[in-house]
Amino acid sequence: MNSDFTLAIHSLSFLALQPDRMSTSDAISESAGVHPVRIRKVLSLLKKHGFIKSKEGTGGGFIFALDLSEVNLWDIYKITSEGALQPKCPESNEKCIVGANMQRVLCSIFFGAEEHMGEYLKDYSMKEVVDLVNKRQ
Amino acid sequence: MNSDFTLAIHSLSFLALQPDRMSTSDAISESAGVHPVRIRKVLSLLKKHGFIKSKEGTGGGFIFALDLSEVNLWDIYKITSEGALQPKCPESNEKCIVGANMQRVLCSIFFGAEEHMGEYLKDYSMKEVVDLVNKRQ
DNA sequence: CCAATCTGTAATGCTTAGTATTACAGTACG
DNA sequence: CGTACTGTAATACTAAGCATTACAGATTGG
Repeated sequence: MNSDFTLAIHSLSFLALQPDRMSTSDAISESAGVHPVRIRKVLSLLKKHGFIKSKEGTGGGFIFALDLSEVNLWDIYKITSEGALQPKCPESNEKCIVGANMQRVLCSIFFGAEEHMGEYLKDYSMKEVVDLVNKRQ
Repeated sequence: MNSDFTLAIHSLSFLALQPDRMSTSDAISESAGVHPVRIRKVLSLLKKHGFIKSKEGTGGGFIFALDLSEVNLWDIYKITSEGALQPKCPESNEKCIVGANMQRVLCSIFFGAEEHMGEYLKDYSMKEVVDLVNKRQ
């Protein structure tokens, strides 16, 4: 899977530890070791879904908009990486019973796998992630 | 994730429907819509782990070596795609508490997610996959 | 014995997804 | 109105996935 999901978690954790002031994409990108534009792209998604607020101009930046325990990893996964489990198959052969039916079967299996992983991810709220980050300083 | 996992499932399903004779990589590759060399690479893995047998030369090919119900999708996942969930993070910043700890936290979360998905995949044996393929002809 | 038909695998090149970088418009503040 | 930000499009770079070529080794049948 691509790393938008982990960058989103990283950014939100960063913001969670600065609850009373705005953080710039530069600061977050330095913490995460990626380019600021990428952070802004990911944060743009998070903003669109109401997890964070942003403000332009001097003194601007990003800030968490919800309570930490209201946001879980499945929420974040869905907006950054949904469908990432599904590998894209080339068109297979309709003349062969396997080729003709495999895609349908695999799609349903992978869909189920993603739903199942969702149950696991729902058990991690951002509060728990931040606690884990804090645990070993 | 890459498509080795699905190609392995596709190939095994194909072999499952030809239980009494050998199938060539050409036949399987045509069914799956990919290059024969790729199929041989995937099947080489499956052979190394004892799921199939192969025979070189005229009349040779591949054939299932176990009972269909003995092989489940988690077995196949493990040898083709283990670790595929884990996105690779760039080195993050050790000077920042988030940067310094995030990788460890994410690794453990993704490891757990993969294990959890494993429980789901274990419920699909190749017998069940083949039944699904046969269901709608 | 040798030509044909397979697997096994390394090497090379192509294609695409992911990512970095540049550029610049828009917003807010002092 | 200059400075410090976000927002976003466009371009370029890089790595992973995949196809293709090439060829050695095994097996069979004529």
